[in-house]
Amino acid sequence: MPPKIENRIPDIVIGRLPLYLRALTRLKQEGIEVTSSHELGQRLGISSAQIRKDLSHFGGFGKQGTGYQIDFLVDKLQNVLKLDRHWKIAVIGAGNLGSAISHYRGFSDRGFEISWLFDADPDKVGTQVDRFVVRPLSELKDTLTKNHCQIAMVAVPAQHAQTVANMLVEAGIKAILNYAPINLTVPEGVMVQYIDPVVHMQHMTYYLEDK
Amino acid sequence: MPPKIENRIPDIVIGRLPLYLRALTRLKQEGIEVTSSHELGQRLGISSAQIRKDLSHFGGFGKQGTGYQIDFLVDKLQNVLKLDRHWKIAVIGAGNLGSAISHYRGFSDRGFEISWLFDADPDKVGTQVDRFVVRPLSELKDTLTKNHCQIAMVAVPAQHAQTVANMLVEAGIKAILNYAPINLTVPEGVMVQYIDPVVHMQHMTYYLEDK
DNA sequence: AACTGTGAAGTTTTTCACAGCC
DNA sequence: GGCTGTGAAAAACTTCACAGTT
Repeated sequence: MPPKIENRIPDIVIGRLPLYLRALTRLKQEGIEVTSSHELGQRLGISSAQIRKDLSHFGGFGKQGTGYQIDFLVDKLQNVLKLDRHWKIAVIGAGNLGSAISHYRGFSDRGFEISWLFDADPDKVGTQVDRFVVRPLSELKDTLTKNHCQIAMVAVPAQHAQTVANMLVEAGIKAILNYAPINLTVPEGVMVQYIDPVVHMQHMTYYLEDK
Repeated sequence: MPPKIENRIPDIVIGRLPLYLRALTRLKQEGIEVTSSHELGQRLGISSAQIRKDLSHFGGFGKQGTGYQIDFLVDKLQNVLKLDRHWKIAVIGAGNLGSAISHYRGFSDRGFEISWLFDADPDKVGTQVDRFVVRPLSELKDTLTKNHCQIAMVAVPAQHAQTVANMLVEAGIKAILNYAPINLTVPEGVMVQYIDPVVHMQHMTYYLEDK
């Protein structure tokens, strides 16, 4: 996960920032304007000390005696995570999952814009899914390179995921969110994150009663 | 995450076991019958020492000089994670996401069986989604308690997720996989895991070129 | 009085390195 | 020769606790 060896800020810290951002946005929706490391920690199940230390990596965002101005902190975190822009995303796979992703409206206010939907199946190519016309994989490389797209979501069956990943790497993609339940091999400099609901559930069953 | 304070085996170790299982299953599909901590680590991007140490918590599953018999190791890991049975799962929310989950065929061979689909919308209740008839939330508690269901997936909009979680707790659910981009508050003894694609992407943008 | 930011201490996690076995 | 299992060492991460600010 941490692409740089000489990385000043631990990757585990970076990984928590989106959670802080999500909780802060929620607090704001509730009409709260100022919060504290304690309140935020309570919501997230994280210690207040950890939140303060994490944030301190990026400068003093809080005020002693007061806490953190939510608007200000949100803005700073968005800057740190490079969310002060819209990242265009390509989705590969127009099946049930790819369709659900295409319909979802929760990306745009968090820094992302689903921009293209690709599928290998000729029967799907050309059809409309939400606001997208499904494109063939033959157009993948041209489309993504021309538009400097760096992020893709892989929503194809496991047996095709590595092939698709190879095409994405070829097309200059630097970040892949892989929904297929399989580990991808990619060159240095390309990041992969995984979403596999079964992994989460198998983690939890360890702690469940036998019943 | 770790429900027990006095927990012999670190939760972070438990969290990796499903990944080992997934990679092992894949190796088996490729016709490989024996593997080593080195080979497995290579596939997963994890050090061989870590894999050996993780597995050693549960006993000696390998053979010196040889490695690990995949069938045997898979069986052992399934025992540890209590996957030597089928866990019934309730899905709450029959929108795009809930539907995609209902259609997905990848649960049953990994220990789970989607068994019920619930939704609050009267227009959706009674309709067919894949092999399920959508049920009303009023039937939630009875259905789940009667069937000793311990696991649920929350696939409802963020603003309803906490309400649904409360109902699930009330119905005796012990493990929740939450797809809504919001932190849930649950009593001691109930686990929650989160799936939020945006969190993964925001994590990765930190490392992307500004472009 | 309340809260941040931070060195220092404490804890957890990972890696090393090697004895022992196949 | 190749590989596991494991104490010991190293590294990473979290918490403590308090000086300093509002």
